[in-house]
Amino acid sequence: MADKAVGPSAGGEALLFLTDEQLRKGSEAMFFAYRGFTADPDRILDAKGYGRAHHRAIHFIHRSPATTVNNLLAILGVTKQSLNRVLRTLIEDGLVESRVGRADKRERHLHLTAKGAELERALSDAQRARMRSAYRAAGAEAVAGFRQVLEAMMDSEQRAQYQGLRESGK
Amino acid sequence: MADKAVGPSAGGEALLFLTDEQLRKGSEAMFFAYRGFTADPDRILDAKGYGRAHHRAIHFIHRSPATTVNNLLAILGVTKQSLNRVLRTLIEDGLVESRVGRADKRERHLHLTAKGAELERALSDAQRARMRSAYRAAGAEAVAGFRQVLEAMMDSEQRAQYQGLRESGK
DNA sequence: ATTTTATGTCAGCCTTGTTGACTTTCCAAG
DNA sequence: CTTGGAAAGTCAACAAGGCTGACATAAAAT
Repeated sequence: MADKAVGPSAGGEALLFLTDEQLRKGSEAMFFAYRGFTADPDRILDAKGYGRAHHRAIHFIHRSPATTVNNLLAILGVTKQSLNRVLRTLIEDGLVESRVGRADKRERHLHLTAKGAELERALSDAQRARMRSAYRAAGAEAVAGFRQVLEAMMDSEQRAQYQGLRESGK
Repeated sequence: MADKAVGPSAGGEALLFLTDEQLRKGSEAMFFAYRGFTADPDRILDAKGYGRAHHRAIHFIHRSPATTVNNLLAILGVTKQSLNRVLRTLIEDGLVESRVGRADKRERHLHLTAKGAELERALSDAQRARMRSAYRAAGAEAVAGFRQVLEAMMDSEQRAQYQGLRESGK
């Protein structure tokens, strides 16, 4: 593949020949790759009776321990009712712990339990294995480009959460 | 399981330091970027009362006119019941035409009508606009890397459909 | 003539989105 | 201090779009 995506002079940014066909290929690459990307965790989740929504919650609680429900809502971009359902089952099953805030008792701070951390490990190990192998197959330069394009494809809000995440509103 | 995945020696690509943290970043990049990637078409679809499932069907019918229902099932990876529900509404609404096969009358060959092609245009224009802008922001080299990593991330079956698609079983 | 294949349909279930209504808690203005 | 609104979270109910299973039909293959 690779086709000509660049003009002959290769002056960096400029001279990007972007035919509709090439852009369509890019779209399909995203579609198929995202399927692959989620396939391994999906199998693990399915076996335990969870879905992708549970994975997302677990992932971001792991990333930002003690995060509040509201923070999580902002990251995930779903309604609180939708998140709550997922969170409830995770709490009932003893994977997530919800602690009432000290300063503000309206808030709940979320933490993974040992059992939750264990599942998180299994999921991220599986996902990382695929990503690691894709990175290795493609090489270091390709990885840098991959990240650049993905970042440019995000909405600005999402990009902020992807990059910084700390102290946004607090 | 952590840190250095590739030693500084290695051949060719080499120098890929893959920490868990970097791989986690890659996962989140996929997550956020995919959201951005689907955001624009989603708005258009929503306004017309369709969903992402309709978009996928329209996209692949456009890409491979006269494709059969079975082909589409293989590409989309859903059950026929699920696809049929979507296809039925598209046919009822006059966006897709289903023609009985000449050679094999059991088959239905799918085509976009003028109206269907129009919606396809609107959807892919929106999606391509974002992709074009991401490509331009990232540069030609980054785009090549982006495609390489995505391709490496696919399952082999999906990769085959992404690349070749023509004469697989026929 | 029989079996297999391609397609479509009905019924019902599950996950994960949605909106609406409600409670509890907190804070700030009177 | 009280009170009214904002913020956080919960419950209920609905919709989209996955899924399985059972069946029907027509056409092709054996």
